[in-house]
Amino acid sequence: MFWIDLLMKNKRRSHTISDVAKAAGVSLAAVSRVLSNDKAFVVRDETRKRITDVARDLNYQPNQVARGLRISRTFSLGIVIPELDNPVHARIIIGAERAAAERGYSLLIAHRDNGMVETAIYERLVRQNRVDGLIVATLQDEKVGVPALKELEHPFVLVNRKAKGVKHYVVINDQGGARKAVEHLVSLGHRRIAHLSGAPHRYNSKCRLKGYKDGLLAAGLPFDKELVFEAGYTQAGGADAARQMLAVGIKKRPTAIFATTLLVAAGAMSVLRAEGINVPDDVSIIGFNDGAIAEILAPPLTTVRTQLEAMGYQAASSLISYIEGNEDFVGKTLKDTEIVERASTAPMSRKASRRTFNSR
Amino acid sequence: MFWIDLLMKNKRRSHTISDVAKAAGVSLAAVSRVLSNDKAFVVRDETRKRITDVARDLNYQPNQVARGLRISRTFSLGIVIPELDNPVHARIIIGAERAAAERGYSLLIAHRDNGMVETAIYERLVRQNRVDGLIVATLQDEKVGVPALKELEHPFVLVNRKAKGVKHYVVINDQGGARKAVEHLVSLGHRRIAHLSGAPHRYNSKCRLKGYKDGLLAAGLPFDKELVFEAGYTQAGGADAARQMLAVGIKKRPTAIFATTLLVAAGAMSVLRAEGINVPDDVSIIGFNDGAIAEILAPPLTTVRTQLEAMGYQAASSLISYIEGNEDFVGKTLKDTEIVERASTAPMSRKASRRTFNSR
DNA sequence: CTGTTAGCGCCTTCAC
DNA sequence: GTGAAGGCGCTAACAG
Repeated sequence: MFWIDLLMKNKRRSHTISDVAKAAGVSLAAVSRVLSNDKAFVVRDETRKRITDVARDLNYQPNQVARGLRISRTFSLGIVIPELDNPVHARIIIGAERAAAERGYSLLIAHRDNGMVETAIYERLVRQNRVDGLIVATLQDEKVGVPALKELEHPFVLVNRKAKGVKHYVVINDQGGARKAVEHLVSLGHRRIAHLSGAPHRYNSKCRLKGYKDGLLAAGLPFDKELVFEAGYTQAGGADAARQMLAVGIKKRPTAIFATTLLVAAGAMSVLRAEGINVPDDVSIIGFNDGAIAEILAPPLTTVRTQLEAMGYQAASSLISYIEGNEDFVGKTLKDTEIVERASTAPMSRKASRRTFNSR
Repeated sequence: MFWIDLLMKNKRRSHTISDVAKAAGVSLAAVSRVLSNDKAFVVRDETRKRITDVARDLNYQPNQVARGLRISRTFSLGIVIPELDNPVHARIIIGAERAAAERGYSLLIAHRDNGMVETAIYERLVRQNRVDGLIVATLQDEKVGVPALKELEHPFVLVNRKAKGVKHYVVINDQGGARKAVEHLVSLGHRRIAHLSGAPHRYNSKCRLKGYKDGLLAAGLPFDKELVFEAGYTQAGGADAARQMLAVGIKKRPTAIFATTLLVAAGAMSVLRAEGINVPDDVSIIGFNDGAIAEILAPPLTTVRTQLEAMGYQAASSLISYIEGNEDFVGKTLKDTEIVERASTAPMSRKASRRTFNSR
């Protein structure tokens, strides 16, 4: 018990495993085994308790770097993200961070931006032994990115997208959510429903477009490609798309809009307002992926809430399970979607219908 | 040159320093010295070139874990953040990540939330040797947090706040920016200017309140504490504060508002709109810290743009310099602020003035 | 059951 | 200029 006092004196310094061993009067191997919960190691309960007590008293924390060198693990995950200031990605990160923290992992964040090639980021993280696995929320070019990822021979999981030949992914229910959005508009009596879509080749956009068609089909409404306007993902894109929509002629003007993104919805709403078209009296609008800005808009935007945070959580969690050998590569779709009704959608009234055809 | 071919064959595997040494036909010590730029090490240029060439060809990346164990460094920084989905913090992270990446560091993100005590996060990160330093963007309780940080005896920097006894911080110019906001309103002819403030004890709020007073003083306007309404930082808080403001009686109603946050401004605007008060015809409003939501609001919000991203960049950058022994602990204030004029502010017209006193 | 020991990959004296 | 060797803290194989 001499050591314990001596060491406690400088509780502040980091202690090594051998400090603990000395203080507990056992070999350092015993400490290592007890603390890392080696099942095959049998000790008297008393010894075990002494070791854990001493470790706690000294505030011993294993040096993860040394541990990592020995067992070739870092207990950290890398997450590669585009546009960090996009709330969608922020929510994914929040979920991933929570899962990582719960399981003793750290989350290392890498932002794809100016200059640095995406594959170079993967490579750096993995080759420098900084991470045990990669959460990839950005995949600029599937043809380049997927082979690059596979070549690293390290676990990775795609989040918010799928790619050919990649079994390990986590996505939300883009298609089902989009369908639900349309169904909601239909249930309000709308029959001419426009879609402001994302980039046509992107995974999420394609799914949401499919869901849009599903919703129309289920309601017995025809799909009219002239009611689909490519908006991308930005506010400016939404505004442009809305202008195009208004240009098609009053006869064909829709009474409701399903926007692929909150920002797109926001852009569209600003154009509608400028044109004197009232939301929701003249046109209802619903956005995809709920978020704070939905509440800020005027009127507050009805949205489809999806499991963004859960997606990040699942991605990190199943990646860790895979790393630890407890799970196979497997794709997951988080099914739940939910309409969050706010003030931007309303029943298609007589008045709305009349206005749509006569006003302006 | 036999080795080089052999090794190149499996470019995919990670190579060690001795692979490079063999391939280049030199000792591994030579490789280490050349690659880590040891000034005291003199080699023929030819040898140096051969080493660097081989390293590049083999795509050699030093194992940071092994390196870290040897030199007690991880080449990564931890950033502790509250509310990751707040765009202000997102911008800080973006800047920090960029600085870290530029200097070969990784950024490890830790989110303070449910349950986990803030100081426990610091402790875990540092004691496990996961980070060389900490960027602290959250400090719930200065009295607890600062001693805890100091006890770790590890470099850290406070970002977006100061605290007593902490010399190393990076902040934006809250006070100057707030003053500029008021000056802008004054220049438009406003003389009754309300302030929707943050929590009274928080660093940023205090500074902005001071700046508000500075602005009034400079314009020769009296400070009237009845024109300051505590709104916190949320939309709901902004809405409540606006309602309070409207309740003070028409005679005293301000013609302009300086809101401490974009969300607060948004909340206030929604209440004003609901009450039939037009922005900016009846009341001008300006927010603090520019961001995407400013453009989304109706009307788009005039703001004070501050150096959020630069703040994150500076914090990471100077922390790294300190870690590497090149700089002292030093506080920095990023002075630049800039009015971003949008549609929520307008000259106080006769009409506005009359309305303020008569309408409703 | 417990202790001793050999590295994980790297950097850094210290002889040569 | 070079190369051999020790050791950072830890784990796992191997002895006892």
